[in-house]
Amino acid sequence: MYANVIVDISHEQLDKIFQYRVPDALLSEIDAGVMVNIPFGKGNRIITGYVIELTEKAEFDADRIKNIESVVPNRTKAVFRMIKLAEWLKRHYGGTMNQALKTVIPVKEKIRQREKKRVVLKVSCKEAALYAAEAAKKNAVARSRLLTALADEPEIDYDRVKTELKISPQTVKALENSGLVEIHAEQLYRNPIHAWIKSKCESPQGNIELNSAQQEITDVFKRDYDAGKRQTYLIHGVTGSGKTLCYIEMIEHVVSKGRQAVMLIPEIALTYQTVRRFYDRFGERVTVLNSRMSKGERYDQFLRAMRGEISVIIGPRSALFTPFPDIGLIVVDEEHENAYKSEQTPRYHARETAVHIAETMNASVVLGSATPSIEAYYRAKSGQYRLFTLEKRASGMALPTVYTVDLREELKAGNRSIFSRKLSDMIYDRLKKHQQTMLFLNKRGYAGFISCRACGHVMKCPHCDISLTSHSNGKLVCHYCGYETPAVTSCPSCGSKYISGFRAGTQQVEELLHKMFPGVRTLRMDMDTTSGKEGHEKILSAFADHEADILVGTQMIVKGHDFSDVTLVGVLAADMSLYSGDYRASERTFQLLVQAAGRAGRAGIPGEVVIQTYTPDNYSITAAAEQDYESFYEEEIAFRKMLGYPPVAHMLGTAFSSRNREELEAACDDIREHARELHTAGVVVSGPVAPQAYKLNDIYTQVLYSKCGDYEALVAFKDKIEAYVRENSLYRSVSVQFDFD
DNA sequence: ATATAACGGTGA
DNA sequence: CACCGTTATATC
Repeated sequence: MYANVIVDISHEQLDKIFQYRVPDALLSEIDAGVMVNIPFGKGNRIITGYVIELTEKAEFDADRIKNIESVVPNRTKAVFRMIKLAEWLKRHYGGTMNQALKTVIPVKEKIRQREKKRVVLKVSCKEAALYAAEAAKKNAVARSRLLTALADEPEIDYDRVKTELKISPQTVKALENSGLVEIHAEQLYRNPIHAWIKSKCESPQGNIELNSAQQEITDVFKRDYDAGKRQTYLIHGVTGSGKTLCYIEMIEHVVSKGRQAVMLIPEIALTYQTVRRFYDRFGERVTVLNSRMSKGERYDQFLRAMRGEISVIIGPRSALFTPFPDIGLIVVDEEHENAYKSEQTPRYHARETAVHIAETMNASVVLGSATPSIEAYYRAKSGQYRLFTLEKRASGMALPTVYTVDLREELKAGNRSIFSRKLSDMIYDRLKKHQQTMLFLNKRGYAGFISCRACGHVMKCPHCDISLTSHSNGKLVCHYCGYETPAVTSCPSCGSKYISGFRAGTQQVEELLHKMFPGVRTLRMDMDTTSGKEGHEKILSAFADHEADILVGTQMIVKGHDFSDVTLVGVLAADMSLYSGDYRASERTFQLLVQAAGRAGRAGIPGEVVIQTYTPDNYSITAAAEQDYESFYEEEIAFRKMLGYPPVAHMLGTAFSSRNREELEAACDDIREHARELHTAGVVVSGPVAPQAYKLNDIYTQVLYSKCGDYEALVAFKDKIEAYVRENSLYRSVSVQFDFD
């Protein structure tokens, strides 16, 4: 009997199946999904691997197949499920099996030891210097280099030794054998995160009563669940309608039956409030996963889940891969959020993956959003999902009043400021009343791109081919790769002096506010001010504590956080996100506007919203102003139907990239020529074409788009491209990435 | 990723 | 020739 094994080493050349013999003694223990120790490579060093299949047939020279050394105990069942899931991810979203395994089985103990490897000097500094001189005499330059460095600093990071000092592993090894140095692997500490949850949850709030609308929804869910009916539900509920309470109620029902639940939230939305409500209800059996936790801490949660010590996990998309023995419910809050789509291969979508996991585990899925994704709403309308609606805010308060201001009219009236007269009047009014204002701008930096007014030349990054952004320190910065260059005073193309910034950024808005309202206290929140670990929290809590009258920020201020004294929200340029050049631009704009509006008016005082725009007739803006999801959906789905965009059809983006421009172009020409033979019936192919950011970090990219009504046909197309690229020597330097929908 | 083989270079 | 350092190569 042979076992097909995937080795636990990430390297493209090793991302394939290796065969091992199953010794008779282990026959009963080994099955697909088992983690095993195997001898690997020339030195037969022992590494771990995952058995994905058992077979009678040796695909490899039987004499050279080695025996499995031993079984890694105690984790077979959950790991088996995870490996199946990895297979699905690989098939559905492309990429290698290893990449899929890595996203599903996050960290092994290995990382703990690997955390910090150092080279330590074992003899005195003087001796080291002596040995270094001796080595130099014998022309052992590498050894001498290392010893001199160590004489100066007796402990050096292994990484630094390799990169800065350019010393190969074997040189270090040789010195270790001669007893001059030692390699220390540091065990890293791990703090359980429970401390901070507890500290924030000392006072239980008691159970809040469900209102009738919430009651109705949870009743339907419980009845379905008890009847053994499993399906996907979509809760369309306006901001503040109390979706979280519904989730808690549903989760409690499932947990009371002895099963587990996953509560997904977009990364940024993990607030103390949410965690606290869950902790009050589930106590020690709830845990949290977040980006601030170390890999070891995350691994601890992984183990605890597997041992059945917890029932509920709250976390970002990766929480989907918690190895619970018996998941009963997966909740996806703010289901429309972009953060649910993975940026790395496999580029899975948490919503779709949740539905898949639920199918295999006989579980249900609950999606919730104030502005559902077109995809989810489309499925709900077609009957695939069950739709619930929560129309009223739980507090019974009215939605804010929205005013749309046409900026073209402002210009005609001679107002060239970034604040319309209406908005500045209202800000003034709030300042007088000591109420708070939030201003939302879809852009960061001091001013947008720099262009020449005489000839139209735009300052661009030489590596990324995108426009540079002007910062207040006088430098021009590329936001993709960080390239910096001093500001220019004349146009490098035509010599004109009329070269300057174009649009305003958050920083400029802040400065203008100070000019217009002397003494005003402002806070700014964007990528530049939230770089610190707790940057987010600090700014938000400062604003909540009334340390400022006005909060100016980008996207991130509209998501999830409630401030009771904000009665005015201003959207400075609603159009900015409308022209980002992909089919979801309208959807994103609508969602941003509705979410921004939802920030206004919470505690008894009705809120007001001002949307400034150059295109007041655009349907995503009119619908957002009316807070009318339904009419936005109808317009948008008509557009998607007409052009065959998801969710009506499916779309696959295939990115070919390479450092070598010629090879990339040759490969693309070749693909263009062969696309016809490669594609399956019904798949429409266009390109490959160069995307906006054609050159990024000196890597060139071209993208091929293909559309088809049938997802499986696209998967087949993906498989063919993958195989074609693997077999064709033209593609040696070219790598391929797939992105569905 | 990493151990090993093979190759190329240097001083004695 | 002995020794070192770099580079190529294969991993069931």
